[in-house]
Amino acid sequence: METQISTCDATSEARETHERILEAAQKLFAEKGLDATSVRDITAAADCNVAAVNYHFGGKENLYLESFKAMLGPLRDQRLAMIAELMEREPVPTLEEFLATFAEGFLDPLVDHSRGRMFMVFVSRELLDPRLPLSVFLEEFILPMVQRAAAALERVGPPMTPNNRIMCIFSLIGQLLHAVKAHHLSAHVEIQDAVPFDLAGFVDHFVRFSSAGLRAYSLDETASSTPFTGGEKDQ
Amino acid sequence: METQISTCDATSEARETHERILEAAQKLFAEKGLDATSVRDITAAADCNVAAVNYHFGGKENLYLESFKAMLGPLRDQRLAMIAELMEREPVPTLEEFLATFAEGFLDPLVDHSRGRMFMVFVSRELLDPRLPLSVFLEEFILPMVQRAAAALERVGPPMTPNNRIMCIFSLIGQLLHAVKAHHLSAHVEIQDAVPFDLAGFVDHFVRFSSAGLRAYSLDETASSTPFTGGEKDQ
DNA sequence: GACAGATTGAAACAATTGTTTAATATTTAC
DNA sequence: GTAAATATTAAACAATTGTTTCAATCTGTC
Repeated sequence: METQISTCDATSEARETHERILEAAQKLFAEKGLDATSVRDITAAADCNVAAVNYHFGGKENLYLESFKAMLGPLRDQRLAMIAELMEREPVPTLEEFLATFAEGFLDPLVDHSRGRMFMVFVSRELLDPRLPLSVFLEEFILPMVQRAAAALERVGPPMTPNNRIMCIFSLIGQLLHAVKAHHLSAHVEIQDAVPFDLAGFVDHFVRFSSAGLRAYSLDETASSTPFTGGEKDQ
Repeated sequence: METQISTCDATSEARETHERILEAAQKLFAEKGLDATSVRDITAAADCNVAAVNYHFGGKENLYLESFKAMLGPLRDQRLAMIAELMEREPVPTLEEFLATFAEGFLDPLVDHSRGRMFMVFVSRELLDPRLPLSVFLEEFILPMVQRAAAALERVGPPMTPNNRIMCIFSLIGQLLHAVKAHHLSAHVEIQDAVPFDLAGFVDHFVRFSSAGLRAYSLDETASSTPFTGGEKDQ
């Protein structure tokens, strides 16, 4: 008899066990990490038997890898699409437009206090205790974005060496990542005197600060003889 | 009979058990985190009995807290001394001198691939899975440095609102932290085409990029009407 | 030497871990 | 309906965890 269990909502009952496990695993792995999350935690959240993890995923470690890819794949694609849009926008954006769009596209998936924070924490954990080879993680998730961001910067920014362009991208991403972490931190702790971190205000500052920083490289296309260029100490 | 065991060097034998445990714990907690480090790992590295941890420290968790303070206290003091030196140096340093000294003093304890990396990893782990209250961690280790760095910047940098000064400090620290992580990462993975991250070169870039970014605030002491100031959207 | 306190040692404790097993239930195909 | 394949279940497995116990040893004082 095909009795539809009417007391439970369809969303949690109808879905396959496989899918429920994957979803619960993403949440728990991001929250507490792989070691602190027991298989029984996952199966309890997914409302299934302990053995289901091994049956459907062949073990806890493999479930972690699939959770990681399922979580970060879409994020990476969203980022790359944002950068691609910047590469093709006509007319060529100003430096300020570029930075504002880049910051917004970079931060948008991360600022949310549930899912966005999951992204950040998951990646931080993976970087501390890598379960998939670090080289794979970098080549698949990090380097593509850095390289394409550098290409986009070449279109809109002042002329500079490719090496300097990479360092500028590092400066941009470093600022934004630090801001996201401050944003999440300030929402999770109460400090008496401090005002909560103002992410929107920081983006304004980021555009102003970084556009000036980038334009510092437009002064010396030919003569790079300022004392801090470091061009002469290459090698 | 006070037989001096001559087969073992004095450094590992003579020291008290208490001290050996604390040292081994710092190393292992930083490397693998609290959960992944068993008491037996620590006592094996410290060459003592399992019960010694509970006898000397009253438990694993308490040993972690003492390890954390023993690790980060000196680092914080070193940072504050560096900033204090910048505050009192005569004549007032140029912006470039300030940034170069700040970057060097900030990075110096962190770049080392054994102890410096331990600092970074330990703090990252504590931020992900806080064992001491986050507010204590921030008030004791982070905020003092941010505030004094802002005070030092007030002395050498262009005039700006205190809020903007804090955001500039965020930009500086965000860049430097990101660079340290790239520095450590590039030493631990082999990626075919990529050149290893050049930290010294990044510091040069950092000074150039950030001095220009800071000077972007020297344009409008009175009229802050650029479209990205955000002054009009306060509240 | 003898005693008291501090420290160390081996063994055992209860709890939790990931995984496996074998039986049962469900679905699919004919 | 029947049989094969798929999926789920409860129970048990061996291993590891932090902590405790209690006897043995060391250290300093009288």
